[in-house]
Amino acid sequence: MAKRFYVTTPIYYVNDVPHIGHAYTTLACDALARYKRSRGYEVFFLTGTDEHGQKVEKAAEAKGETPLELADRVMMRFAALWDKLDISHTDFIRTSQERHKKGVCALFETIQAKNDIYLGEYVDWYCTPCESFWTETQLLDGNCPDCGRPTQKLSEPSYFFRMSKYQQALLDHIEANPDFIQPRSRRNEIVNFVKEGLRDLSISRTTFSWGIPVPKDDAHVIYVWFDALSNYITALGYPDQEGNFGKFWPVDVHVIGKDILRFHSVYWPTFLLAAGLPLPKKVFAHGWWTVEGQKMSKSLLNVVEPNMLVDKFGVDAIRYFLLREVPFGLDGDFSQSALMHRINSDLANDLGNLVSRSTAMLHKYFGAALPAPGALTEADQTYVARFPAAVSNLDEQMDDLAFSKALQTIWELVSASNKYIDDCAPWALAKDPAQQERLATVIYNLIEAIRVIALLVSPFMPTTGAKILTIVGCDPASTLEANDQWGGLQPGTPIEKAAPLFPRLEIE
RNA sequence: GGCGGUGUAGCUCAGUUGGUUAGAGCAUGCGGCUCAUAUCCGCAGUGUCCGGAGUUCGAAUCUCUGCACCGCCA
Repeated sequence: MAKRFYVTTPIYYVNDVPHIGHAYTTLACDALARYKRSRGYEVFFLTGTDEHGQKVEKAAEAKGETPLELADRVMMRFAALWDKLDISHTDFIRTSQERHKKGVCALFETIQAKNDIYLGEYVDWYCTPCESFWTETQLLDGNCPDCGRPTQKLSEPSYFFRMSKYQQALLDHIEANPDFIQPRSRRNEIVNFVKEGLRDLSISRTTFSWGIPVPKDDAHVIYVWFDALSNYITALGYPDQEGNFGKFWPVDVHVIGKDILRFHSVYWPTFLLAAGLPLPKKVFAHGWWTVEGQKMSKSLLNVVEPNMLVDKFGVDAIRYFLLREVPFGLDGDFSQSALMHRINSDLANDLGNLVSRSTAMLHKYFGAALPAPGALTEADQTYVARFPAAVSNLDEQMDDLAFSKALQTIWELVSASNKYIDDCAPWALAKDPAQQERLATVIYNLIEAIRVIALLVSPFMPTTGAKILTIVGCDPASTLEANDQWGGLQPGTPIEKAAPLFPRLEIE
C-alpha cells in the first residue's frame, strides 16, 4: 500500500486578518505533515482562503475596491504569514479560482442529479431597529429575541440540500468509526445534535452576487458552506478521478477549530454521502486560545499578532510553545510569561544546553572528530534503549494528533541525556588515561542521541532540527525513515562545537 | 429547560478493568557536580483526591445525592 497522507487546514475567511488562532491550526497541520513526510509518506498538505460572501462584498465596497482586490490583498497576508512560520503546504486554494468553481459546480450538479437538491423558499425574519436577521426558531413569540419588537418576514427562493435524508447514514458512520470525530467529547455533542434531527440546508442566496453562480440558474450564488467545504476536493482536481483526487481522497484528517466542527462533521459528510464519495477519515477540532487569561477580541485589542511574536521570539520558539503548552483539543492560555518560561526551561536549559555541553566536551576531549564507541555498559544499554521506545510512542502520538504528548516524549529523551551526562561524569573520566575508551563511548552516545533528537524535533522546529543535524555532521534534510535507528553516526565524523541554540531570556 | 463533561499538590494536569506509603512537569526549599547558555543532577515536601451518604475486606476509581464550573442543543 502506498504511503500517502492528506491533511488540511480550514480555508480562512478573507474578511478576517490572520491571528494566533489561524497560526495555531496551520502550525499543527504543518508539524503533522512534516512528520509524515519524514516517515516516508507522500504528503498533500492543503490550506487556502475562503473569499466569497456578502461580508466580503460589503467590506470591499466600503473600501472602494472589488471583492477580488480585497481577497488578493488579504490572501497575501495569510500567505506571507505561512512563509514566516515555515509552513510547508503543498497547495494553497482560493475559492475564487477557476479550478474551485469548476469543482463546486460539478459537486452541485452531481447531488442535484440525485434529486438531493431542490428549489424552495428560504425564510428569514428581520428586526429593523436591530438590523439583524433571525431564523424562525430563534424568535420569541414571533418577536425579536433581542429587543422584543415585531419582526418582518423576508423570503427568497433558495436551493436546498436534502440533508435530512442522510441523518441515519451519518449516525451509522459515526457509530462505525469511533475516531471519525475527535476529540471524544466533541463527538458526543455531534451525535446529540444529529439525533435531534437534521433539516434540509439552504445552499444558495439571491441577495448578493459575490460567489459561484448556481449551475443553470445564475440568479443564485452558492451559499457559504457548500462553496467553502468543497475546497477539500476541488484542490485535488475533483471531479477528475485521475491525479491527486484519486491519490489522496479520502482525506486523513481535517484539522479545524471547535467553532466549525458541525459544518465539518455534519454538513460536509452528508454532502459527500449524497455525492457518493468516501468520507474523511478524521475530523479533529482543537481548542481556543485566550490571551493573558482573557478572551481574544478586537475591541480589547489583545489579538496576538503572530508576525510580531515571530520577530520577537523566533519561529521555532513559537511553534514549540503553541504545540507543547496545551493538549491539542483543549483550550489554552497564551501569556508572554508562560512563553518565556518555556523558552528558557525547555529550549535553552534542557535542549540547547544539552547540545552545547555535549559538543563542547567532544571538542575538549577529542578534538572535532567523533570518537568510536567501545562496549556498552548495562547503564548505557538502558539509556540507548529509550530511543527506539520513544520513537515508537511518538508514532502513535502523532497519529492521535497528541502534539503536546509527543513533545513530552522527546523531552524525556533530552532529560535522560542530561542525566546520563551526570551519571557518567565525563570530566572525571577525562582525568584518567585508562578511561579513554569509556569516555569515547559516553561522548559517542551523547552525540548520537542528539542526532536522533534532532530528527524527532524537526517536524516541530524545522530550523532548529536542521541546525542540530548540521552540527552533528548530518544532512540537515535527513528523514526519520532511513535514519531513526541507533548508531547512524560514523566515528570520525567532524562535529561542530555548538553555539547556544536558544539564548536565555531575561525575565523582568 | 434537555443532553454531556469536569472538580486530584501553590499552578497545569496524569491516574488503566476498585487493591500495597496517590503521581509528573513547573514553581518553592535544601544538597551535589563543574562539561555547559549561572546551565545540569539529586533530595524534600505539603494533598479532608469538591461536600455528603452507600456498596465492598478495601473507593480518587462503582452507585445515589448536593454544590461549583464548562460545553453542545433549545
